[in-house]
Amino acid sequence: MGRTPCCDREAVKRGPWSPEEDDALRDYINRHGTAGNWISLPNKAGLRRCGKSCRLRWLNYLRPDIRHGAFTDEEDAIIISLYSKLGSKWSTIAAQLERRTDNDVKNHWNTKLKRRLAAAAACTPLLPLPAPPPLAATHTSPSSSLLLLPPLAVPTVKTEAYTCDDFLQQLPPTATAATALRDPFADGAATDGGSTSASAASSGSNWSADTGVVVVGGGGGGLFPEFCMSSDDLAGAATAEDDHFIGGGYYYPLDPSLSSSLV
DNA sequence: AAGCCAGTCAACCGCAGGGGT
DNA sequence: GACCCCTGCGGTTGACTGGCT
Repeated sequence: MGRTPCCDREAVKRGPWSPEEDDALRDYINRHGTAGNWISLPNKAGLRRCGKSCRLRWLNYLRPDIRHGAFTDEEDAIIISLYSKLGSKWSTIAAQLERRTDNDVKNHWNTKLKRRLAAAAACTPLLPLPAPPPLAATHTSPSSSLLLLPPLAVPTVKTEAYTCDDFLQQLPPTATAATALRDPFADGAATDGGSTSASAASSGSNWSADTGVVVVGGGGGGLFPEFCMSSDDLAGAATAEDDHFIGGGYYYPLDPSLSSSLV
């Protein structure tokens, strides 16, 4: 059995599109549309391309109503939140973002956001976190209702929320990513947390379960324990201000006596 | 200056599912 | 109901690029 190929692989060109091909495809679709048939479109447009390739090129790149370039913090937060709910439903997630393609969202997740989660996963809280109470919205950012993590029963310090990158940028000079991101369980050896975790493991700083703090926030409904920080790092970070307020952030001092000293 | 490596992103592949016959 | 065609989707690959050694 098996399916017949959608096009003759010998006869069609593959690989990157030339500007001429882009122009030919754009011109044809602008004049005729796709006529609901991508398979026959390449012939009509004079392109030696597979119909699927034409469709992909148009949908992911040439279409005028799509946006390329860096994702905003808010888009990141939405992606993380929706991924935690839906999994890899990229088309559904992309539909919630203005003018983004599923391919863009998928690439962004695989190249950036997934790494952040991997780094976070190597930073599991030392204290088991209690089940969160019902979601409590505490500010009016449009996407915040998806993202807010509710206060927990353990001693916490509520701060402004940061994205991972913003958070790291806000850290005091002595608190580099290497010292801020520690894996409490790793015994000095890096778990699979990407370069950040690896550098943390090699930095040799004395991350202590007694003084450490786990920071949770930025979306994902508990999915996303973002950082483990020393209390000194946290004290500096927690007082910083940030325009990119994307959701609630809660610090979980592993030593409850620290909570008062951190505010 | 050259080589290596990691990150990024465009593009391809194959499968699933819907619609038409 | 079975089959075929086509589109849409998600996973994966590979070319390219910039930074680092």
